[in-house]
Amino acid sequence: MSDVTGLRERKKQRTHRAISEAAIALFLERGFTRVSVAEVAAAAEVSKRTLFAYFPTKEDLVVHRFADHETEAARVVRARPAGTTPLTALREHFLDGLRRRDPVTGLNDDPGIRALFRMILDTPALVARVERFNTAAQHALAQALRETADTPALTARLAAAQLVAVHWALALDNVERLARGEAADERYATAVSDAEHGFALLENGLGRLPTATPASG
Amino acid sequence: MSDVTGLRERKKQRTHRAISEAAIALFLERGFTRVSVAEVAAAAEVSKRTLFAYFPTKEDLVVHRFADHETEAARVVRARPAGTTPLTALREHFLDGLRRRDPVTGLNDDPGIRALFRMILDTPALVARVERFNTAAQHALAQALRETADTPALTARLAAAQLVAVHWALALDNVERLARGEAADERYATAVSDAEHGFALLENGLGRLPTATPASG
DNA sequence: TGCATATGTATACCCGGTGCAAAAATCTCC
DNA sequence: GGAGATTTTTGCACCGGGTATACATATGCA
Repeated sequence: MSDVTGLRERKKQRTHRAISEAAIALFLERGFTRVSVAEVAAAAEVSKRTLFAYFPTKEDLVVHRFADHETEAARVVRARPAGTTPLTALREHFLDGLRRRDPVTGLNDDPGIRALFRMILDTPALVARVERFNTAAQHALAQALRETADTPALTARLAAAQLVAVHWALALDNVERLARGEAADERYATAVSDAEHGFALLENGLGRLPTATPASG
Repeated sequence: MSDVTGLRERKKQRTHRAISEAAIALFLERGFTRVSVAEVAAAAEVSKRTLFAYFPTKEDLVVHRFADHETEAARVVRARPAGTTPLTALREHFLDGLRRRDPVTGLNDDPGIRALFRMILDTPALVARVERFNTAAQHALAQALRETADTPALTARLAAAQLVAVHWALALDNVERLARGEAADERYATAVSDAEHGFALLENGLGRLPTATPASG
């Protein structure tokens, strides 16, 4: 990973960090939309053109931190112990994430993380970008299901869509509550039972949900 | 709806159509990204400023046609007959859409529709825009579930996320196959069984899926 | 040390989208 | 069928994200 390669490589890493940190600091201070990339470039002491050599879009200045999560679900499914279903592996992984207060679960109230989450939620362009990550995660997960569970193509696709949708809904719910000021430790117990509820829904289906009847015909 | 109001209103409708049609024609001919909004405005014989008075963004020139579908799932759930579950209502609605070759199911090979679908799939910005519609549909559906089926907030949210995800995956699958040249009538039977499979998965859960075991530990 | 190559920069540009103020069209009421 | 209020359209200048080009600088390597 972080091989101590040549000077060139080290400088690139430093520039990457410098740009990213300048960007986050400015965005948190004044809001994503109210800071131009030119300002970020100036703050990081590089040219605008160089900035775009490191980050393809303005949004990526923020969300590149989540890039790893794009393949996380697929990796969890691939690495699951023999005899474990993909669903179980993903549930346990999510529950473990809650325990570890992994930001990907939304249950992290570190001031920096919380501010970042709030900013993302408040910025449609960033939400859209995160949702594109989800789409990518969905594809990777579908492939993992096909390859490690012999799931037929369509089933894999449908299952992946459901899994990613539920995962995201659960995380978003946590993020929103913490954004309103709740503490992570305070929220933890509910977050766990919510997650268990979500995964139970995935496992057992919506069929056995008690269903009221609409007012009239 | 289309009240025959004053001249002003009629002119507005005509301008709206003129812009939209000029846009679609140009986009289909040369590709979405290779046509500027200035060109669309010129073709529709309005100023760029006026174009943006009718359509908030360039993408909306294309996807405004699907705007109704944003609330479709919610409406179906609200209008379901007494004694019918939301899931059943949505499944029947989707199957009916397949029968009617409703574009929203992806199963429509009218040349214009097919070309439009292909263009959307090939244009990331348009795909992203459609996915934003899905998010909106999800919120509307969750609300309908809460209000007409007494579903608790979190459950409604999770169920809506799953339902919209499966709906979209099914439609996308049809669109992709038709884009590759398959005829709608030829695809119909499979589309129906795929849809039934998808909704069965939603109803019964992923739990009873036969699951192979990964290669090793 | 010197050359090939990889990075960075300045400048000018394209395009989507907006603010503003003036001009044109439509409506209303007499 | 006008006069004046109101709505719509327009032209223009502008902002910000992103790119092309052509040149300058730094690094790697022999």
